[in-house]
Amino acid sequence: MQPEMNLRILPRTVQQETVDKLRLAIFSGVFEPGSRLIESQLCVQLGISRPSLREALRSLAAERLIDLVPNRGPSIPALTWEDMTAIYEARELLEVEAVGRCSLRIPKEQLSELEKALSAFAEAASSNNSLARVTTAADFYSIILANCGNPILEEIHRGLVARISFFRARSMSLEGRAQQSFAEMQEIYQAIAAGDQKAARKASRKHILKAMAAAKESMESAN
Amino acid sequence: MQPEMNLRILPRTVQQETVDKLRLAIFSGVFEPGSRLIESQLCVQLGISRPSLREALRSLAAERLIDLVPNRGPSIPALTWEDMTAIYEARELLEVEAVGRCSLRIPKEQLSELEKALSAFAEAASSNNSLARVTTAADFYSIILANCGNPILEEIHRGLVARISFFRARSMSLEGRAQQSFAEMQEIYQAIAAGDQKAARKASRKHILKAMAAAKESMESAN
DNA sequence: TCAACAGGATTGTCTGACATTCTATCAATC
DNA sequence: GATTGATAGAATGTCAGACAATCCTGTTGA
Repeated sequence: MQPEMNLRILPRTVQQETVDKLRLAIFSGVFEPGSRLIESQLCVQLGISRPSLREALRSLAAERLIDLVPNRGPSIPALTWEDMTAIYEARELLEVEAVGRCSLRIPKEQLSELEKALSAFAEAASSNNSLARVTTAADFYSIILANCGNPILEEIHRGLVARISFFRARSMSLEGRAQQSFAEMQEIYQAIAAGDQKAARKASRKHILKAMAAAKESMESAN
Repeated sequence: MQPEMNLRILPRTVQQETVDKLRLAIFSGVFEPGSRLIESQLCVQLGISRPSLREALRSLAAERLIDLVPNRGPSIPALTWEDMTAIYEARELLEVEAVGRCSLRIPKEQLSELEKALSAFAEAASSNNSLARVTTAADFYSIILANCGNPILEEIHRGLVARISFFRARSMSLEGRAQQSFAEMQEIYQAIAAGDQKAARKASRKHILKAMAAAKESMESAN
């Protein structure tokens, strides 16, 4: 067994569960962007006390998944297009780098995992389940980021993707976007499988630019 | 007045003050890496209640400035050299990009601010105040990041630098490192002032690699 | 020497309380 | 009619105190 393996079993605490539940709720679009949350209501809905809820809210606020203005309480961020652009640009920077690194070092069995994830996304893309599309796509990236050799890149990337999940779900619902997305991801996969760093980076950059364009389109059509 | 200017006056809440105080304490090396903190003690020292403290700790944990293991309480992360390398690599990616962007778009008055920050660092570098060195260096970067045109890059960079502040302070105390650091920063400044993106990126990359080497050296000499 | 076992210390969580701050409504004024 | 002012209700910020669950440490026993 690898010596650096962490065997500690983490007890699930109430506020950890709360963070996860709220995070998932935000991803799923349960809360309208810009809408305000009310502590007392959330306490009742989640069946927990206010101190526990408030601790969970602090975590989410630090992740930027909610806004927390003193004396006004928590609310769901309403991202502007400028915010979104900045996030997509940062994501591009990290993801292209990660894909490039990944293409040089991914082990075989992880590559087959990546292929499986790609197939899963293909299936979700043909379905009508937009949450499944986003989660399977996230799985695909998560394998890439986990094999880029830098856990910090992975961590930051996860945080960024989380912040735009709401809009990713919406743009994935655009006519034909999921299929196109699949084609782009396939291209990335093939470049990684071939160990061709340059092609991998190029495909990755192209994919993100398209995704950003799709997000912009879905955002404008929503208003 | 710019329409997007945010005029809201943010009341300073107890736990915000607490987060700031603890953050500063961590930066200053008040706590030994790996050491454990005890809630009840912190409450007394900070003069606040346990719920408020715990909320502040959640924020810091989400920023990765402390570790928070269930049933064991908060502790200061003891970064390994691998952790540090990963952080420095991510920092390089972001900082080089930011410097490059900044060189193309920084307005004149911000450039003079940058020059001032550089002078301030020069002064600190000749002094014996290692905290001043780190903070003036941080001011220098913060101006660059604020003018790179992407607030997300700025935000992520700030988080990364915060996590390695302890070791930056130590490596800045290495014989001659501060002076060398100043020379490298001057090079970055000149490339930005000249609007030479390529040179700016190159200087930035060089600076970080040197900083990483210095950090490694100081880390090894400490053990 | 090592394992089981207390006991104290520490954290996780809750309840309840109160002061402060926000917000929405409505009256009063220009 | 629009703006200002005042007021009541709601929501948040903060605290104190309590108790169970868990961790840690030193001691006992084999």
